[in-house]
Parts: sequence; C-alpha cells; structure tokens
Amino acid sequence: MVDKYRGATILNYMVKDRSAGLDRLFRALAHPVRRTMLRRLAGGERNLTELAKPLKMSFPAVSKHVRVLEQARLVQRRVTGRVHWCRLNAAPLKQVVDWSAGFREFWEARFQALDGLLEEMKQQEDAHVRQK
Amino acid sequence: MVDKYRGATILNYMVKDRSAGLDRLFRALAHPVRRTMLRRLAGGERNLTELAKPLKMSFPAVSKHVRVLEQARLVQRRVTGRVHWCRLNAAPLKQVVDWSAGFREFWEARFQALDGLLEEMKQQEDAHVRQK
DNA sequence: TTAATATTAAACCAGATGGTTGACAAATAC
DNA sequence: GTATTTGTCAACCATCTGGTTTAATATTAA
Repeated sequence: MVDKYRGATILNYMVKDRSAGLDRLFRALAHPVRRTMLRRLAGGERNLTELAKPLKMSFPAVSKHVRVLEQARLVQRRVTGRVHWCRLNAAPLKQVVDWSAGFREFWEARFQALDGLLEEMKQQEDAHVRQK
Repeated sequence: MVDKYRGATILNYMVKDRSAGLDRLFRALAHPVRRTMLRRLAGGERNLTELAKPLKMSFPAVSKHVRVLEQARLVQRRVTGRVHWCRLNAAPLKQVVDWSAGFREFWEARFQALDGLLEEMKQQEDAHVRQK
C-alpha cells in the first residue's frame, strides 16, 4: 500500500512522539476527576480543601490527584501557612493540542473524501470496538 | 481570590470533563509506543506484523497496544484472511483538541500578562516537579 | 498434506493506579 | 495552652498496565 500521506505527515511532525512529558500529560488527563479539577482551577486558585469539597473521596485521594497534575506541570502549588493554593498552568495543554493537531488533516472531511473513505464513515457508525 | 476567569471558562466549556470516551482516549495516548503507532498509521494502513517490526517487544505486546488504540477508536481493523490491517481513525483526536483548546486562553501570553504572571513563567523554568 | 505465517488466547509477573484508613506535623483559632 | 484545621505520610488493598512465554487457531504456501 502506498504511503500517500507521508509527505503531509512529516510536515506536521512537530511534537516528538517519544516524550516522557507527553506521557505524564496524557496520563494526568486520563482521569475525569483530574480533568474536572483543571476546569475548576480555570475559575481561579483553589486550595486542597476547596478542591476536595465536591468530590466523593477521601482527602488523601484528592491530594494524590493534585500531585499527579502537579507532576504533569498542569498545576502549580503555592503554600501560605497551612494552606496549599493550586493554580492552573495550562501551558502544557498546548503540547497536547500541538501533538494532536498534527493529525488534523486526517479527521477533516475533505481529506476523508480525497481518499474515498466514505464507506469508512459508515463502518465507523456500527463497527464497534472488539469487546474483550 | 476572585474568580476572574469564570465567564470565559463557562463559554469555552464545550466538551464534558466526565467522559469515559475521553478517559480511554487520553489513556491510549499516554504511551509512547501507541503514539508512535498512530504516527506510522498516518502513513497508511499497516498490518500487525509491520507495526511490530521496528518495536523491541514481543508480538502479543504489540497486539495489546493495538487493542488499546482500537478501544479508544483511534484505530480501525480490517481482517483479510490471516492478516489484520490497521487504519488510523483520527476523528477522536478532534475531541482531545476540543477539550484541551478550551483552555487556550489560559496559556496565551496576553492572558498571562493580564494576570501579572510573568514571574510564573520564570518559575516554570526552574521550579521542578516535587519528587516523591 | 505438511509447513510456515499471522494473530489471538491464556497464564503469569512486576509495578503502577486509585482508593482507603490511621497517625502525624504544622499553622491557626479560641 | 488547647483544640481545630490543613495537609502529608505510611501502610494496606484491589485492580489495571505492560510486559513475558507457551500454546492454540486459522490461513496461506510448498
């Protein structure tokens, strides 16, 4: 099979696939609680107690989630007294977008059409993930 | 602290944070081998043997990675005889971009400046992830 | 028919994840 | 000073992850 996309692919290869940073980023984003936390932090700084309040889990669990976000550099912590203030650091999300957007042409319709993959769209509807 | 960003945040809230689909997506993307696989599939269909060739791991391991990508709907499989052809399905990556781009304003410079977070940028350089 | 190829399945393993509880440390409030 | 609040740490647990090896299945080639 011809590598018809190769040219375009190389052009869009901006972000390295092998990156421990991306690993940590994607992994941090893979939990709904952590994504929700980021969303809440978009509303301004929160301390751990505030972050924990709406969550149905123990405080240490919340603390661990924050730690994961911190290690992915998505959250920055500022300690004043006994209170730990968390601030969103969205910068790493740009990496996520940059990496993913490298595939943009592949999900855009004109490209699908160009390749005559209309039947794939149909397949996409009813063909389901092989269940374990 | 005032919720200065709240308005903008709600405006950009397009993709649900709590989504098993996003969980699977981000998780699938959290492994360098799988990201590399996607990149290679961007060059056209590959069967498992071809995908496995450059990888330093057993064939069943490769098969499992493909399965993860498949369950995240990032890969579609077409079986002809004994050969399993894998095709990139980039469509779900749009969700990743949409979710992440909801935070774009927060990583853009004008916004950082607005908040007087220039010192944060410096912090970002040398402040490191709290090590366990 | 027999052998080789492509792939899955099953069993196993070490280590990570995501949660719990209980004890502790430090800062603040009374 | 004593009590309360904020948060960490340590130990523990069940489950998931990512890898292995060996065996099995199905298709193609000789």
